[in-house]
Amino acid sequence: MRKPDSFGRSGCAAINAASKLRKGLWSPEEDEKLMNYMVRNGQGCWSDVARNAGLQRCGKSCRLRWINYLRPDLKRGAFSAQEEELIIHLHSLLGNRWSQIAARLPGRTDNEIKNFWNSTIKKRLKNISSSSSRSPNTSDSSMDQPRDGVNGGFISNQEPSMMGVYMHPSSSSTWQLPNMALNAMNLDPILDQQPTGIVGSYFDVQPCNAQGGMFGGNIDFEGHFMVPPLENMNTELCGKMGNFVERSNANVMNNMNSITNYNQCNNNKDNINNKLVENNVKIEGLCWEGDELRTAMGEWDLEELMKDVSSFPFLDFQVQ
DNA sequence: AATCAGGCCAACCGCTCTGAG
DNA sequence: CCTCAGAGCGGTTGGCCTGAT
Repeated sequence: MRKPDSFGRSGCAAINAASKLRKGLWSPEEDEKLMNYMVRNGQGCWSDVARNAGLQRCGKSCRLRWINYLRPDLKRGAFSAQEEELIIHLHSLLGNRWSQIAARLPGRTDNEIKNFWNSTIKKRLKNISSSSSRSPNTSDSSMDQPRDGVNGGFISNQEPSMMGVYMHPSSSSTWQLPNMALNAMNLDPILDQQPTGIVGSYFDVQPCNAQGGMFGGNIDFEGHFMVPPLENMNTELCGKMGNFVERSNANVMNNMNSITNYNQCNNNKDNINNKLVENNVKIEGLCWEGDELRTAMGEWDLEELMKDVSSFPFLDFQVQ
């Protein structure tokens, strides 16, 4: 643990001359004052907390210290493998909404998760994606191979439910969507709710090793998805797409056994095309932008979507 | 032993949201 | 409505720690 820094993180005087408020690291004495006050009085107005606890801190600083460090229900120590998997899963659904992710990891703070993501998971996923692009998968079907040097994609080989829910943020690639996967995907959920766009997912259709990424973008009916860079995408869209991909994955897996003939895909292609026309789906260009995107995506209830998380196999506690 | 670089993480900053007046 | 203050959030920063050289 870092030693308390009585001079503040910027190295300037400990007490801000203008406001007389301390900045920087908290001393044990300050921690004790805040802890005692919170135990006695509970959470209230944070500026009152700062004042009444005899702390020369702003309320904001007190709040942060309490939430991130002093709260008694905080879990200490390294993240478990289960927590890590859950964070990845939740991030695929929610994007950088750390507070919402933290709300689903009891005892963990948004700051902690954010730091963990930025320092550890991001790096790990980067390594995974770089190693996967160096050694393409061994599917014996040429249809299954991504084209044009796919540079991203998260694949969990340990847990089937993790398949197809994450694409590395730097990814921007054209992927070939296997017709068999198109055939297997039930597009109804998205088409019914999204009259102005389409969200899809890539699946490698090896029966026991489906792989995928999540994205929103263009589709052409040669079976190619044009994948936009994830950083250009609305985080809520990411979440919703993640959920859709989850459902699509389930559909793929559910339907996989019944798919015996690749020729089915040609009929399906027409079916999807008809479905898109019926639903006035735009095919050219990015489907949603700005308000249009917000309007379209706003119709979905994110909390409803998050119910899916409760089925996450590693979740050993009740989702709130 | 000294130096350096990279990682980690606590805490700040700036913004948005919300509710009260 | 408008304004303001407080709360909350995500992004960023800067300093300590640690391992490599």
